[in-house]
Amino acid sequence: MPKYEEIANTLRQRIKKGVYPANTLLPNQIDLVQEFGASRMTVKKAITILTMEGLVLARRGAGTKILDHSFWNKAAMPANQYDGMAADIARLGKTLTSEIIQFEVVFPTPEIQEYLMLADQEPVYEIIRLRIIDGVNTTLEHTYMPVTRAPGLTDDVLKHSVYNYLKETLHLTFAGAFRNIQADKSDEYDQKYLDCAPTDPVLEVEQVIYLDNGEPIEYSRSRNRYDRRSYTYLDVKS
Amino acid sequence: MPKYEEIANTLRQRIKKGVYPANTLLPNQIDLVQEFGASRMTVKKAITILTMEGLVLARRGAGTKILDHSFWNKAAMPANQYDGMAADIARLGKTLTSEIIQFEVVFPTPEIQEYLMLADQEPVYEIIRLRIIDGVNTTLEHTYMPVTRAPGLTDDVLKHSVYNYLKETLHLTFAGAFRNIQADKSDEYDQKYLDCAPTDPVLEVEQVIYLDNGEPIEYSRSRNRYDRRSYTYLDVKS
DNA sequence: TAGTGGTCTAGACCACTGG
DNA sequence: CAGTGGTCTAGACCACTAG
Repeated sequence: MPKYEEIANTLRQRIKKGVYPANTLLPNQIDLVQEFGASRMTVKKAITILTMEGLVLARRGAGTKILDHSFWNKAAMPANQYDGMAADIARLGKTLTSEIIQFEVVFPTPEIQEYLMLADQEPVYEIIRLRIIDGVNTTLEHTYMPVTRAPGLTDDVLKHSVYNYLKETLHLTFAGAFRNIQADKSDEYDQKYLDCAPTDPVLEVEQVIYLDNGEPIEYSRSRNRYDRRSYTYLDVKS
Repeated sequence: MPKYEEIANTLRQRIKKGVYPANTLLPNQIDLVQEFGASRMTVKKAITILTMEGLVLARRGAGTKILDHSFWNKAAMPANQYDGMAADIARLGKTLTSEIIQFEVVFPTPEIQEYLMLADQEPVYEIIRLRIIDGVNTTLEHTYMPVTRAPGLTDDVLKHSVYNYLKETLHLTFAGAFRNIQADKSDEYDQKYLDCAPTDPVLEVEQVIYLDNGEPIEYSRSRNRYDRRSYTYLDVKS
């Protein structure tokens, strides 16, 4: 782990434990340089990480202030990092189970082929899963993954965490994702599986997830019960 | 403007103009150092900006690849930077007009007071505007702004761009925003102003916008016609 | 193994904030 | 004005990729 990440981790812990209370200033960068035995550029990089996380605000001439956003406590999905739904749910102290509705191998439509940047006739997994949080049907997830990039998927993997399988077994790492979020009317499938009324809307999240070599590993469309899921994210300038 | 931003701008233009075609490699950092007369750390910072924008992918040992996401072309809102709705709409070549439904000064509720980090009895503007894109009622926007932090708001400002007023006249700059996105059933007001059916859902975006000194400048709740607006964003690791 | 990007340093100058 | 963070350099070492 790079030194700037270690410094960021240490500072983050101190902020969360109240060693540096909210609305006070962080020690200045020169002091941190001495404490951590690092150069100023390295300390600055650590502070940039905390800035992007919304934990501190650094201003030239005025020091680095610890921020407090504790009130922003909606039971919402932090949309900024992809760890898979299993990890997100676990973080909230809830339980996630999955019911496999469909699991097949098909040739992709031209649209899916383009999203996944595939050559012709490259087979993809087509997966439909119902995600159940604390016993409540919450998300209907329609996923396409190229067989060649994610070989060896099984019912067992799908029932637990695909993310963990890709990471731990296939040793793949993620570079990021594109997402599109919109509201929609519920259709028959939503009503059947999400157990919602015909007049209930759904929150649809489309995403393409990329590996660290730039190849797409997944295209998915998730339809969420409107009263069970929302997405939050933090947008920090520069 | 810092040198790394100028370099990033130059490289971005070359990518968009096809000087560096998609799926080829950027010149290596040493060459860029020589071309721009900068140090490698500075060049690296420029490349980091392009990485965060999803334009390139840099990999140790393999070079920096130009990416192609041209297919991701939904007429959606890029949710990653706040320039005000006027600027976003203009970027898409559409026209935005605004109808003021309410414009008052009130004492905030405890909830609003907390979102805006205000002392007791600090007055706030309460603004309701209907945003009309290309002649179609699209967004119903309910905004609260502290009077002391955004003094001098007028009907005229509200009809055009509040963002421009804050930036150009009051010389305020933004640090970022917290957002929460969810679907909801439309209520009477939505149906009246957004001209939608009782069964139509809405996409609700809540946000708190912060100034570069850490003070919140706005809390707002926007309700969008589900068939007219969606939000996209890019999520890049590290 | 050659070439790439990632990290790190020690020091410098500057822009900005706030008393 | 003193003190802060933002930028920049020149060079170094290393981890990684790909032929």
